[in-house]
Amino acid sequence: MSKNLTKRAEDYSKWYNELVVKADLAENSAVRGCMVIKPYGYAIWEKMQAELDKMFKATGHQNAYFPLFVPKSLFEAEEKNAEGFAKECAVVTHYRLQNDPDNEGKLRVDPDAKLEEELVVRPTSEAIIWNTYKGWIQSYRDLPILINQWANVVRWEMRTRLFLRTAEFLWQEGHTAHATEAEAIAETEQMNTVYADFAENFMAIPVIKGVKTESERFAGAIDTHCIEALMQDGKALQAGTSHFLGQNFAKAFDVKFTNKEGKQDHVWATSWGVSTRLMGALIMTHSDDQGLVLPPNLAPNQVVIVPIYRSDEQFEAIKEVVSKVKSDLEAKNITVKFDDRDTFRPGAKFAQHELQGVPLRIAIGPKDLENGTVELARRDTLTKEVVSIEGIEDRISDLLKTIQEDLFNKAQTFRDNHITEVEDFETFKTILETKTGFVSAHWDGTAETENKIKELTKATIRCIPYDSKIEEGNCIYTGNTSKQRVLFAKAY
RNA sequence: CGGGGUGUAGCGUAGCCCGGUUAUCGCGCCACGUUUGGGACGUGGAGGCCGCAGGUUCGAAUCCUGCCACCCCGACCA
Repeated sequence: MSKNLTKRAEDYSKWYNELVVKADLAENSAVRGCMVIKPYGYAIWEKMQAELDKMFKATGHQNAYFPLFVPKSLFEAEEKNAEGFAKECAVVTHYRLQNDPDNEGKLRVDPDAKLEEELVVRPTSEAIIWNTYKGWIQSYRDLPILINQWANVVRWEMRTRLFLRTAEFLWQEGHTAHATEAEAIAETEQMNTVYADFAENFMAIPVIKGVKTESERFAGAIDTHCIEALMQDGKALQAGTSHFLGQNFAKAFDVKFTNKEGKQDHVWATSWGVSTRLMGALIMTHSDDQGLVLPPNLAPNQVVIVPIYRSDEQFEAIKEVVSKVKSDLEAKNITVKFDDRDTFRPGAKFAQHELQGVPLRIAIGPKDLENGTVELARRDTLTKEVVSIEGIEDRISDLLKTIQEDLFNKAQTFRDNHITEVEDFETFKTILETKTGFVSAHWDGTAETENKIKELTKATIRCIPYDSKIEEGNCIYTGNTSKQRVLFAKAY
């Protein structure tokens, strides 16, 4: 175990990198840009998965699995999608190795084992899935198709960071097919709302729902909806996207159906996804200089119990009390870990559980045995109090709910304080440099202006918020007329 | 992929410019003992092909070349 995490104020990105490793969430692997997700980090991801999976199923979706490899000819079928991802694709060209005759004990690629057609390792699965859907859809009666898959994808990123951008990452991707445009649009919006609910109510991360501008849109989409979160360092993070794909993929893969009127039509499509990047969002929304802070909903252990004792007799007595507390808590569906390791002293355990973000810590020692109390410590506020052991399970149950809410409120206050409306470009630049966060400003709607602003300030349009009110204004950069404000920020 | 930087024990490091006995120190690790209400202490011990591969040299952690990985800045991106 390690001491002394770099302080956020000192070097935010160093703090992040250290935290991920020291809290035992993930580490770099022998493969460039690819991470090993360690058990503790994976347990958090599994919590996210379980909740999302429940939400997907509650909205009528089913899970399925499609191949990792996409034949190049399928991959290139939807031109914009192919073009958008082409530069970051891993490609399989051979299917066999052999002993290298010139290099004892080494292997080489068998030159005779060249694939007739290269296989692209999926950077996203629209191509292989729409090629499959083609065989499933003939009639409006076959629609809608509402499928999700949990998978890994590969995007050959040049610059990677644990969880935030890795060459291989885990995600879920929903791919749906609909008979009408309206239904597909409704699905796109529904799933973006599901993501927002998940982020806010489960992860305690406030997000802004909105629509991407053309230049930030998913390759091959008509519209990209998104949820945008704000990290503690004032940079925005795209936490999830939901795409309305129109008939682009149906046309590219010739997926037609006969409608009720007996006429042929192309199918309407959506796709939507969130990834292990959410782990990064989680860390950069709630954690502090002591380490990870987990909202109770995401904590593998919501409560940890640390015994404090001198003698074996004391330890036995504590164990007895703990076993009752533990079962009372578990009866309320609270996950509890009794840290009875005799190889670490209490102080070391406190520090470790703080680093790993356990929401509540109970310490119980001889004094408590005498008084019928425990010491109860909150990770989020780093406060502690001595409380009666009587009714502790109700107290903790309530406290976990409070912590979940407090974390959300704290993050929301921070986020709301970092949305600044500006009217002129000088202020715009100043805010981005000093206050940081989201800047709400008028924009003339052109990609040229958007690009120019990005060039000058490194800020991009994160989204056009759903709730952006319609008001007359002038573009921050060109002064041309504008009908509503958009949100700019520097982003991850 | 372009510019810059860094790789020495599990982690953090000294030594490198100016090549020369046994590669420095701290943390961690192992054993024993004492300890245990916020990261314990003592004594003893183990652990290194100095990122990898070549080269120069009597001799390379140190000089040269290539490669790999990571970090920072850019472009790209969930």
